[in-house]
Amino acid sequence: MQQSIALVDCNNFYVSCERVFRPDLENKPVVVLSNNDGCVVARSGEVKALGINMGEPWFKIRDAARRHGIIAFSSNYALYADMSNRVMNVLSAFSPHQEVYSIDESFLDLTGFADVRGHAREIRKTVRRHLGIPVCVGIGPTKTLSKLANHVAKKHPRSEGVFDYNVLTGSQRQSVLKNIGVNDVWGIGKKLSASLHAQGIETVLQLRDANAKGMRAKHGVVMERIIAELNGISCIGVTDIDPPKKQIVSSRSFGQTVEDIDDLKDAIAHFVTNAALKLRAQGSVAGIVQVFIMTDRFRNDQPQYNPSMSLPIPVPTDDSLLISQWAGRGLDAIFRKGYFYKKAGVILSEISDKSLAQTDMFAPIRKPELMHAMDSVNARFGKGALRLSQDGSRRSWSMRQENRSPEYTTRWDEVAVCRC
DNA sequence: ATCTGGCTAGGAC
DNA sequence: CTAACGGTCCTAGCCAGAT
Repeated sequence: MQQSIALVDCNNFYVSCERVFRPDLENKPVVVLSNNDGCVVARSGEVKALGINMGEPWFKIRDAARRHGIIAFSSNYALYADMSNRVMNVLSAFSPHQEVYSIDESFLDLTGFADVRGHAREIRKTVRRHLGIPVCVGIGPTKTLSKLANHVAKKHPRSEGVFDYNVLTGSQRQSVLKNIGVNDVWGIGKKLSASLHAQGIETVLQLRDANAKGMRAKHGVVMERIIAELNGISCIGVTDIDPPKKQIVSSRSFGQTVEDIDDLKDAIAHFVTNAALKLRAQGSVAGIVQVFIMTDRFRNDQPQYNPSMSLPIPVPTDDSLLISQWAGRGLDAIFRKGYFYKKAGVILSEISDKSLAQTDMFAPIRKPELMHAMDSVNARFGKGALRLSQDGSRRSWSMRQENRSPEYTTRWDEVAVCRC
């Protein structure tokens, strides 16, 4: 039977989240910036129309943005994550199989549904009514084609936010695919698209009809799968359960450069806390912690130094204190005086299930309640209520955020500012 | 001859 | 006034070394 996979994608998600609480910004040009107010990571339609690109460094376009009256928000991930959970929750009622693919996208398996397009229109209406977030729905026989269908739904106002590839005739499919560039296909980025162009393949139609064997030899299995998916042969299934992470990273660019090891100690302790929290949340332990510090790669006039060190943790653990000790040791080993550090982070790897993990029978037993208590206190009273002693005595490294909106949905003390 | 770990490239969002 | 460019996560493919 023909599969009907739907991809539901929120429009300009971060901008839409801000607009829910600031309806006065409807029809106005709005952007949301990355951490440190670095780059543009979400644009309203008005901003896209001005030709401002995704990922554009903010300082480069600040003047032009001011001239056009663009409103810029610092990123407010607490808000976006909470809104995302609500959206995903609403969507879960529309299919027995949902794969939450990213903060603003879900795949839903609608195979066998009587009126797929009607169902999709209902999805849009419901999310809009419950949460005020506009979404588009693309439907196809494979994930790759549902992504492409979503692209069409977003681009063509006549589709009214829903596009179903499955109901098209063969020649209609051809003309749709002929009008989309290969760079818009899921899994094809800048490099692959350049190498396809060099081969004379410009459109999705050309790619779909390319010789599968030759393409596999030249570009690898990823390309082979993409081509199969474009031909309606599903290679990438919808998976409802998300597997535990194999790697957990916590890192940040600093608001200002730092020279002092004590500032880096503070930052690293903070990153360990954050990463270990995620580790415990998925019920895992880590066997390796890697620490890295970096100078500003954009400053050609300054000496660069980007060391890192991997430290095996003798007995894999989820204990912030233990991990922090190893990370601190790593930092001591790689730190050199005299550099201006701009970024640092920790990476946890060799991650395994805590319940299956080998324990160290000679080690002093640390009460598991300690970490548990720390997580509960922080969940209840806010992140950072209870911290490691190294974390937070110095905050010289904290990021710039000039225009962050209130945490409307997750903090009572910020709700009062809501203007709705 | 095959498996393994380490590392880089490329990609998504 | 100047300087100012994100964060997390994945898989494939290659190589070297071990089995």
